[in-house]
Amino acid sequence: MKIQRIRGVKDILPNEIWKWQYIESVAHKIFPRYGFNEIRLPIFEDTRLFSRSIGDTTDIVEKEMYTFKDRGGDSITLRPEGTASVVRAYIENKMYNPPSVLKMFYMGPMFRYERPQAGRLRQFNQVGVEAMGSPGPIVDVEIMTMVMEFLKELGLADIKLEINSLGSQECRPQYRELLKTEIEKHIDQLCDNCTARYQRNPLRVLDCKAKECGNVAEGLPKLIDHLDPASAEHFAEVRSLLDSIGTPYSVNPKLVRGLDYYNRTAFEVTSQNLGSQNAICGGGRYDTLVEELEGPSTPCFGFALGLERLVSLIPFNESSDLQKHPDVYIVCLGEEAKSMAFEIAHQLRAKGLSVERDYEMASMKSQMRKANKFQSRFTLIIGENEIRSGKLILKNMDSGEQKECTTEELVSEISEPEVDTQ
RNA sequence: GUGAGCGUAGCUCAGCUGGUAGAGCACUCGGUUGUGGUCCGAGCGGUCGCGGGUUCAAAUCCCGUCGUUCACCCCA
Repeated sequence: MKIQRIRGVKDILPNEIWKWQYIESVAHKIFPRYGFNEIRLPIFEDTRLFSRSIGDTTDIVEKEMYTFKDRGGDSITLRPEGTASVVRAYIENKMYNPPSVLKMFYMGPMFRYERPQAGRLRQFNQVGVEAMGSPGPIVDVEIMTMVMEFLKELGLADIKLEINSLGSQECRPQYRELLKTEIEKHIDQLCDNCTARYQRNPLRVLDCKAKECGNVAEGLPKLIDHLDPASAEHFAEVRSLLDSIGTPYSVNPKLVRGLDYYNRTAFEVTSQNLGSQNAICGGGRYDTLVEELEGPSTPCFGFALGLERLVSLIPFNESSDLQKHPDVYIVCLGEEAKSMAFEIAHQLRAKGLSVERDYEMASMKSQMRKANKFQSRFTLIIGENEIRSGKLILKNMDSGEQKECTTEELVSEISEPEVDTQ
């Protein structure tokens, strides 16, 4: 049987890699403006890192992790998300006492064993951002603003920023109990799923998509009405800061994040053009995770953004300059020309030009067709006549004009006068 | 883990109620001596996912299996 790729993974082929490189370049342009530097971390970790940070009873840890024993018998897990690794690295490398808030971003593959569907893969790429060391709402707002700016720079339209507050470790348990008792009053009106899970995770009833639960949820108490005073104030400041710089958002009291470590501000960026998995970015504040992993008390804020989903949303122009084409395609006729083409290609590449050529001895028509398919800006024609006269023919493939020039003149003829934009 | 749809040339698909496969695009080569993109012509290309069953005969019906897509769940 032919070996094929693992279920739920994707090959990113050379003809679309420019899209990814473009996104990466925009990240490297925007994030440093806010003081974020890249960090590169292992894609596998000690399994306990994830069970302790993400939460033992979350779906991710219960049934979605790629966990295996390595040859030494240690339990290893392919990272299902990036924050845990960043926090581990922060503690392990004692990156305490930065001059200001410690700000980092990362990009790379994450792994979750789920049934693949539109916008959901088993290996997928995220770009994530973490700011460590400030409890204040300014960080929350700066980062949410940065995401929106990043997405705007990439040309996304029709995206929404939704925010909520998940409260604190103090008020949330109280609210959960209140919610449970309220839900019990309507227990017969819930969908089967929620009937089964409301005891364990009552917050999930709030954003259940089933109509019957939606009706019940309308009448249930909202967490943002039951925040402890400090969290309520924090949330009010977040909203007022967002307002002050005119970042559009909406409060979604039903927004619940799936990872246990979040508290206070939680947010999502969604798009209606993604299919059923409509979140492109999700994140929030996690003030106690560092402590839970045995580091010093360090309040943090971060998010993760799905790159596959992002790629599918960006309105790429297929004829964009981002796609790389050769500066020149060399057409050669005859053995002598073939060896001359070899030398000239070498010289032009050494001067920084990208050169494509015919490697066989195809007919001229065939070679010209290939030059066209490569969308090269110029075609350099070398035949017996050109070798005899020492003047090569350089053809501009847009205008169709061609002129004779010596090998010395080639570089200046081909080089573009315009300056790089990036 | 649950449910539904789909698996025919490199790609997108047609092939009604069974009679040993087609189109468009792509690719290759041509349209007279060394010039692309448009146009015209020719050509290459398929164990019809795999296995079994029914039948004189199956891409077409039945069963199984694998893959895939979408949805639930959950999330990026």
